[in-house]
Amino acid sequence: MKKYWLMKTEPETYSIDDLKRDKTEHWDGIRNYQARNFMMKDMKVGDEVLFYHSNCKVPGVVGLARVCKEAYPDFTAWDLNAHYYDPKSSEEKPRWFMVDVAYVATFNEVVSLRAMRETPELEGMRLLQKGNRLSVMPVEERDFRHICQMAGH
DNA sequence: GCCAACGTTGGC
DNA sequence: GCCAACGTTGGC
Repeated sequence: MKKYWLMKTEPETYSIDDLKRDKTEHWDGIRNYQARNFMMKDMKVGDEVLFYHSNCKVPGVVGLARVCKEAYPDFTAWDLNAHYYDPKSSEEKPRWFMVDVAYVATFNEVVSLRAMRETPELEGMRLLQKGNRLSVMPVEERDFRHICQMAGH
């Protein structure tokens, strides 16, 4: 069964416009076990993704993407010069994994974190829970649909 | 730029 | 295995 996710990115690093330009991209740099496990164990081709901009002026969901390749080793962990280099990961024993995502759509307007917090229907969403720092997390189908609706999609 | 909330590391 | 110290995330 199709599942729904939210993936965070800092737009200064990689934005929805970048994904639109690239069409597909590998989601490297996840260095958190919980987030990795979601990608490794649960993400399937065709799963839908809320594309979230964090650490920016108006944090929120800015568009949609789709999983187009299931988990495989994140080779940037082996690259000495990469920002997310991790000496504990190797080709023989990869520690980190990533999926590929494909661009689907850009919302006409950002569904801001603020707006989501003010929406009673979204209460209980993992994203909105206090202290949540996960950059890859599951989303309930009803919440996914509600957010699409807020965006006019 | 501040800082709260987490996650990770490493000494013991 | 505990836990203090440190690093990171990310909203504000």
